[in-house]
Amino acid sequence: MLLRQIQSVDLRPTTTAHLAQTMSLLELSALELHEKIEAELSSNPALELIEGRFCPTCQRPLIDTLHCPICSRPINLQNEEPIVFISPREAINIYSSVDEEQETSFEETSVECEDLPIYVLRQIASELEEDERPIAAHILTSLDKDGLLRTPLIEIALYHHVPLNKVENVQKIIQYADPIGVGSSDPKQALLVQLDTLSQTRSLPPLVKRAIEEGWDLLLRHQYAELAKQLGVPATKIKEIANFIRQNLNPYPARTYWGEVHQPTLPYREAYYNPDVIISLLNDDENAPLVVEIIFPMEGKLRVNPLFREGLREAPPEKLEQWQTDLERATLLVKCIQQRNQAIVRLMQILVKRQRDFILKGDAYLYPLTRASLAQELEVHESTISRAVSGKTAQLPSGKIIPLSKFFDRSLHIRTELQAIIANESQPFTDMEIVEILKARGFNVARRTVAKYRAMEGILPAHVRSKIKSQKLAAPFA
DNA sequence: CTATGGCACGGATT
DNA sequence: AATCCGTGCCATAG
Repeated sequence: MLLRQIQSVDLRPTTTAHLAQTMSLLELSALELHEKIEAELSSNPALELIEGRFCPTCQRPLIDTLHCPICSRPINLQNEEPIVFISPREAINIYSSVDEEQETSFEETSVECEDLPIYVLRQIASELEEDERPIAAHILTSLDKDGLLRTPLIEIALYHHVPLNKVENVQKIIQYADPIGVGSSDPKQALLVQLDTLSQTRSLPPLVKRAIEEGWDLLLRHQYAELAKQLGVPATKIKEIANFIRQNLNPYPARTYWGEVHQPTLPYREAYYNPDVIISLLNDDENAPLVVEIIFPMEGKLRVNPLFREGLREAPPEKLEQWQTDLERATLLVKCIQQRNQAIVRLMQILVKRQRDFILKGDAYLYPLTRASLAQELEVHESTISRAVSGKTAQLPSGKIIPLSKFFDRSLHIRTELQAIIANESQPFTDMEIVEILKARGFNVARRTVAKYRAMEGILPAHVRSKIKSQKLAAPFA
């Protein structure tokens, strides 16, 4: 609805207050916006949230249907998270056609998007006994798209005719691999594993563990007061704990952009499993348009309460002023949110068009873009783009969630090329040699830069690599 | 003597 | 105005 209204609303900023608020809203992620709206909702009677779910296309209320009766577009209701808010009319337009300039600069270097099971298996392969491998494979292929194992362990044990604790062992090994907590049986377990690894590198606030173990259900429902009573601590403490969990742990291991091994224990931000934008492939067809869905953090419609507007006429004189400012605030907020969303829509339109290959095929195809160039194209100020990009994340069709800023990475394509070179080397290349290889492939970078990229990717220097290699060859005797 | 990492500078980006 | 990034120079480890 918001976006439909947008078309009829005059979007030009009218006041400086308007302008300022639009700017500040623009940098908020969906989650932060959620908080903002909630705060406003509870303090401003002129603002109203109509509960319920609405078809993103035609805006009619949806009752228990998974498909909108009018447009028959499937609605994703499978989890309890804030419903997807989009305007498909816009969204369908936000696509990138396959054609445009077909300038495939480098030949079939098809660096495939590695999938999660393989990625994990690689890490743990060496830790597994021969007979554990099929079990690991079984677990990894049964993961859901959040990286959790919904199949009961006992089932797997029976299937392979092994004792339950054997399966448990394998699960444990998997859980400590890169998207830490992957392969857990539920979010709670995943959190505990992450907590455990985190505790090895730094101290944790007290009670976190107990809070998760004993009060997970309460935490889920944000019933902090209840949990506080149960653990016998003040509610503020519980809030702190909840915050800590939000910022450092991730109940859905696979939703993070796994594959960045640099710092496996880096803090998760909540945004990394709650994207602001979801990009998916219409009908799963290779050549189909990409659909972009902009997440609106609340379920329902946000609007200025029409009754309040009417009631204003009969307002008691002493309240009149207050009510008027309330109304103004509410109108302003709604307007600004519309603008925010509209700005993001415009940004994504261009972004998806430019980075289609990257979105579908992976890191190697990232086209180096600058915020400045996009700003020029969209005819907005550079800072507008910066704000729109900062702190937000997008979910790709592959399921990975990445920060929007990755779309503007200047060197990612070279770094993936570098990874490929080193992965395929028969004998370790020195940085200087890599410079030559890259130059031959059309990337002109200095030797010093290669060294930096190597460090970024966590690849060791050539002489160390050769040492490791010879050790590995000698390993069978050890 | 060669391959790398550290520091710092300047230009680009935000 | 502040920050990030690529690069050159130099020290150091091997």
